[in-house]
Amino acid sequence: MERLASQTSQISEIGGSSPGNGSSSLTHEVYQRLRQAVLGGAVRPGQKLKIHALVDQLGVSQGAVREALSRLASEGLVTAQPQRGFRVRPISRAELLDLTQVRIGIEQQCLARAIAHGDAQWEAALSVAYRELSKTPEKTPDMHMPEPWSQLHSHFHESLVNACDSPWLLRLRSQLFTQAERYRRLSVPLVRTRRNVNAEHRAIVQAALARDSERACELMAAHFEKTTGILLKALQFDEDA
Amino acid sequence: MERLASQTSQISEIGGSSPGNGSSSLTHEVYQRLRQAVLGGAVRPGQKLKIHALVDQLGVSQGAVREALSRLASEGLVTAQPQRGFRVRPISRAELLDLTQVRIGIEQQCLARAIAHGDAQWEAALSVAYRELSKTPEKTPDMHMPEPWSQLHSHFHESLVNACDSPWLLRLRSQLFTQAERYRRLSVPLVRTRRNVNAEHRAIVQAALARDSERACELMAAHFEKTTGILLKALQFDEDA
DNA sequence: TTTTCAAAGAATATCTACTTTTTTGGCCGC
DNA sequence: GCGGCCAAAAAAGTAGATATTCTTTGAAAA
Repeated sequence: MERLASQTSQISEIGGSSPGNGSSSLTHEVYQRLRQAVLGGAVRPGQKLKIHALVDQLGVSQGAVREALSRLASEGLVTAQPQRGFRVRPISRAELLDLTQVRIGIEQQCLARAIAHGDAQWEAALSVAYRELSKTPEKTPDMHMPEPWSQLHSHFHESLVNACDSPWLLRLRSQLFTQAERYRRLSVPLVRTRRNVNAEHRAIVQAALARDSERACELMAAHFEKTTGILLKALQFDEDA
Repeated sequence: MERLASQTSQISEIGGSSPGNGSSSLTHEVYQRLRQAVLGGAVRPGQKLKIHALVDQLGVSQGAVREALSRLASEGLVTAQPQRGFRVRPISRAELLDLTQVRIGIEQQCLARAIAHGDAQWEAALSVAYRELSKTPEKTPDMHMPEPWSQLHSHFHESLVNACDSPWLLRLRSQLFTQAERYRRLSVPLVRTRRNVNAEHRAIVQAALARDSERACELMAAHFEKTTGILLKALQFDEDA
């Protein structure tokens, strides 16, 4: 019955790949690893995350795992029930709709302020980010979202609003973007539509560089709404997913 | 020289006040305790939070403290530097201004949606929350904000927007409200103006109950801006505070 | 005499292993 | 067939060991 029950198969050991590889603390390494697992769909929404199992898989001790999970919990990627452990945050049709709506509002504010305040350096960085993204394949042959594309996509949208002069708006934006990423990546293997995402991105960039705030905001809203529409069709919110 | 250096004096032991007092986990208890300390200004912004010291003061072990601090970190009340511990998040004039601006935007959206969707139960709860708050003294004789008032104030503003049908908007609102609470409580002992906060609250409630969304939003924005103006005067952002 | 560099020691954060308490699932008796 | 009791498992909590960072102290050179 429980073909997918084993959570052991998905997360590889952390090992001593390179001791001083930039990320200073081990806890942070674990945090990022688990974060990727949740975002990439390696663990299913609603699935229980057993601490001892994770300790074995990652080869680290409880403290590290527990702390990483705590951080993910207040980030909203996992839920914590006192005395009953952690589980991956469930997803739902209603949340996706809500999320999209709120995101559009926040991202539009960020974009408008970025366009108003952006300097030449912002323009340059944005152009680079777009070019890098457009050169990278969006899907692997096995219909999964490759990690590099995900990174570049995230970086692109960040570059777009980076010149926004409100740290708090950017922070909220980042939170919501992360949440949405889960839905995107969960649905990638299921989507078959022929959509030219690069063209949509390019149009937004052009409007932004032309300082046409209104048009850029409209295009971005449309971009998000189109994505959400596709996701709603792809993800069948009935039984477990 | 370092009159305020000792962080030991502010946070009392956690003790066995009442074993089954509702809060299930010990970590959660520590979390709330530290949260109150940060919000209430018992520890100064920028101050270092030494884990071992907290262990001694609270009478719990490292794991609990560490986990609580991690949660506070991703909540944005403390900052975490890898290998260099935690410190209370600094405050600044710029952040207060930014925070207020973003807050107003979010709270207005929440309020508008709450007014649009609120039912009789919402109205009743709001009225009760207002009445409770207005009956409670805002300041103690020693010019500090009493914990009960802070709780009721938080609950009042929550009741105001509780009927909002967007969980994510409410979540963002809650985050920002918490951040603002720090500034409010830090400045309370310094403020001497004679301000009728209850009257402002009452006006907002009346507009909300009359379903006058526009007016309610305006009043709330004015309410926040007035508070921020007072805080800016009270908090001198030069040396440490 | 003053300043700068360095090394040793203290303090502090991080990590691991162990113990206790709570939950959950199964089994026996009613 | 239902309810309470017992055992296994998992999470929370505790204590101790290790590694990193900061500070102080000492010496040498300017």
